[in-house]
Amino acid sequence: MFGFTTISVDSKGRLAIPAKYREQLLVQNEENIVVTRDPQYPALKIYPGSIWNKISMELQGLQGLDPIVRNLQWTILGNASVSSFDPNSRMLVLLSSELREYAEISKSAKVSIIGMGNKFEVWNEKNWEMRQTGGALSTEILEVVLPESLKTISF
Amino acid sequence: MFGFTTISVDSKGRLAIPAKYREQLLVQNEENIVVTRDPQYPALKIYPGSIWNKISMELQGLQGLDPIVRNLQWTILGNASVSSFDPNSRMLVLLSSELREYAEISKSAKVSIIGMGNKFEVWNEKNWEMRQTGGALSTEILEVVLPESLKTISF
DNA sequence: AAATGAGTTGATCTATAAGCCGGATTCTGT
DNA sequence: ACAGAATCCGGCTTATAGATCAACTCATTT
Repeated sequence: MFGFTTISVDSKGRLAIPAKYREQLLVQNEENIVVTRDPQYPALKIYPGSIWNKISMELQGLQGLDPIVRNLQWTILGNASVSSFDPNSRMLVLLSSELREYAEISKSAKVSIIGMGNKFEVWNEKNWEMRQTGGALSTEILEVVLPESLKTISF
Repeated sequence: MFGFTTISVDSKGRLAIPAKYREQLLVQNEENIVVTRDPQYPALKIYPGSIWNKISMELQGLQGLDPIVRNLQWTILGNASVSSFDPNSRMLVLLSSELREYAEISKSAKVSIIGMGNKFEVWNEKNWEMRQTGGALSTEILEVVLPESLKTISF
């Protein structure tokens, strides 16, 4: 699950996972994926099911009165949605309007999919280019100072 | 039990648990849920039965002289009410007027339901939006400094 | 150049949220 | 204790969002 592709979101906000990524999911016996927000950047994250289980369990285990922890739980857990292979062994992800807003992805937009090994990131194509060239992103980047309890979790 | 939806409370103050959450409850063999107050924010919390049992047992087990502990016991235990699947395998939650007051949810209001994995949060839609965008909530947020005895409980 | 596979788009169908209504039960005030 | 009012609870209907299915176009390969 490495590499980089640019595909387009359709007029209904659907994102089709490219074949080369689907194949790798199959090889790893992953039956579904989870889309959620990146906690820092205007981007989306896609985790294979097993990875997501690990991360979400760790997040849920943290005691929830610390405002920083709750913020992470809200953004990561609260925005997650699961998708599976359809009968044609394709994989369509319906991006909610909230997710699209966060990541600045309008309907019919072009997005970059970045394979990070055990996860993907989905960026608005322009934002990704700017990030690569060091330009400023239009969205304010959240200041996230991780408490010790979170240092062991790799999102 | 991830992701978030916005649904509406009916004219009688009832909240219908959306299908995608109900399915998860069924998968986990949860027969009922418990609604109560969030101790910090103007919001409600919904726990699956087994999770609630665990939390309420832990809370009850704490010694009751610490004012913070007693406050948590009052707000969380004292406001709890149970709901189950109805004969049509739907799930309607009747929100008491007290709960609705705390969470600023009027009858026929729109609310956001945030799935946090092992629990839900229910917010007045506007308050949730404001929280997301960093705006000020109309209700004073409680200052909660957790004593050591509570560090292990994740509400 | 044909054929195969993949990305994209459009159309259809189903499940469900939400509104409405009527009856039952509880509460309240006299 | 009774009557009236308010609250609670289930069934039914309808508009809609989401899932499924099908088809088209483009690209790559042989």
